[in-house]
Amino acid sequence: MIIVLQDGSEIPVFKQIRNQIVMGISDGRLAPGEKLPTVRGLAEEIGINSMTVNKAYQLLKQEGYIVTDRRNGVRVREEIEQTSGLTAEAEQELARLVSEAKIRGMSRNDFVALVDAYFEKGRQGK
Amino acid sequence: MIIVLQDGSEIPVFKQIRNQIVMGISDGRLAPGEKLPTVRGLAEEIGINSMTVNKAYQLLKQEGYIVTDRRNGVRVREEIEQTSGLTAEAEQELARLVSEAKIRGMSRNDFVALVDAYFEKGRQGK
Amino acid sequence: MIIVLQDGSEIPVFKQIRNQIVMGISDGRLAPGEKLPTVRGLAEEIGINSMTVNKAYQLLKQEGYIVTDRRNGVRVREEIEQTSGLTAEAEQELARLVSEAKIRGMSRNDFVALVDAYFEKGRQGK
Amino acid sequence: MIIVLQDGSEIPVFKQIRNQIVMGISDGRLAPGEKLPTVRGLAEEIGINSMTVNKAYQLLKQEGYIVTDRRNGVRVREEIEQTSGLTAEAEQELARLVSEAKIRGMSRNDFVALVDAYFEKGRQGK
DNA sequence: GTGGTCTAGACCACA
DNA sequence: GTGGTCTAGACCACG
Repeated sequence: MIIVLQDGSEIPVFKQIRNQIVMGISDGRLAPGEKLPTVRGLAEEIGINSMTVNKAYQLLKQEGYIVTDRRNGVRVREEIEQTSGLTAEAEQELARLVSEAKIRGMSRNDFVALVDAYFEKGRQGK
Repeated sequence: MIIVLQDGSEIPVFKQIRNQIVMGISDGRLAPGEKLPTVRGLAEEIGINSMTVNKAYQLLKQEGYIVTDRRNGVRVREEIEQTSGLTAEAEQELARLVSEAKIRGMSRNDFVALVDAYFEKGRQGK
Repeated sequence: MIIVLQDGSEIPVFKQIRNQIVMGISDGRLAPGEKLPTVRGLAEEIGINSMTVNKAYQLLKQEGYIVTDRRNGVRVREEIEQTSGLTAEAEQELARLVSEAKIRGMSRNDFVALVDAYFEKGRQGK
Repeated sequence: MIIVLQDGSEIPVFKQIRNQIVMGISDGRLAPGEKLPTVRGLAEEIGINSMTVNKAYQLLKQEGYIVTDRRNGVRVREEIEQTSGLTAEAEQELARLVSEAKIRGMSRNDFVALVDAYFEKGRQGK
């Protein structure tokens, strides 16, 4: 999986990495148990400080998305906890996004269509 | 409308204010043309510096949500531009939220139910 | 001639008035010697403080565009000084506008076409 | 590139900085991708507060002329969006400038000559 | 060391 | 009295 950093983004680099890995897991580009690049390897690959990659991995580990293997490798967690709900933070963000959609005249259906598109992403067959 | 700041939040104060006002406009707690508190008034009310409130108002003004006027103070804009779509930024955020929902085992229907709940907010009867 | 104020404009009201009168003179909607509304009259007409209209008239007078008549009326000056050039300030503004045009990829010809359009404005026949 | 502030100018300092940088980019004194002075560095250099420089940079960033990055500092954007037209605001200003030129007896050709002079600025040879 | 945020307090133009 | 600008100085997250 390739990680692409946006140049002048507001989002800090370590969080961009975290987000892309989360999205990779979510849409199946990263399978459960799959090995992730080493900290140093990924850092070199995208041309950033390895401390930054480390920070992203720490965050992902703390969130329960990856595990550090005893053989010194990093892997996608096999059984990610199924909470069946968003974090309080994520719910707040969603509320804000819906507000911005409404205020700009976007319909509920258009919004849901967007959600569906993202939900379908990475799903094969149907 | 009361603005409530979260203490240890990552989100800068000026952006919290901006977000809450956007949500207030979206769900009808702030009507088009309605007068907002003065820069200094709001600053005192929520116990922060007036420059910070000013920054929030500048942002809202630049985004087209409010108008500032030396005669009338600050008001919600009468005709907010209807773009009928989210910003590219907002779409990215939504994609991320959907990813996080999926990864945690949240169903499409539960997610849409949440969206609907936020969409209905502030709507009365009709 | 009707003066229309923009609601949330950056430009102060007195300067908006001044600008519109200058443009009115320039494109012939206001003839040399033509009587302008009284300060109080104009103030009432556009619903603002008469001090503000007074300020606009003072500015126009000082710039040599209007004269205050002895019979207490305000008139467009008969012989506006023909300097055949812009003020240093105006030149600076033009330089900035050209810069902004260039930076956004606007061609010299498109810019000049715009200039011509404004130059033709109010001209009758040819 | 040196930034020169006018002392008693009506134009706020942060906007003067913004204008000069835009003009610098436009006439090639600032190349795409070129590093701009740091916020604090520029502030010290021209003897103003760093918040003011920050404000100018924020404005330029929001307008899409520069990118700010904690790694790289501040740089001129590589690919400035080509809209091939002026903003509505800028068009209004141009209309006003043309009016002022006409009212002072400046010919269309003299005005266009001025425009051409500014358009040529920074162009070498070809 | 960089940009970003925030404060406390001041001054100004505008209306 | 309003928003807008600016200062001097502080702290923070990021890299």
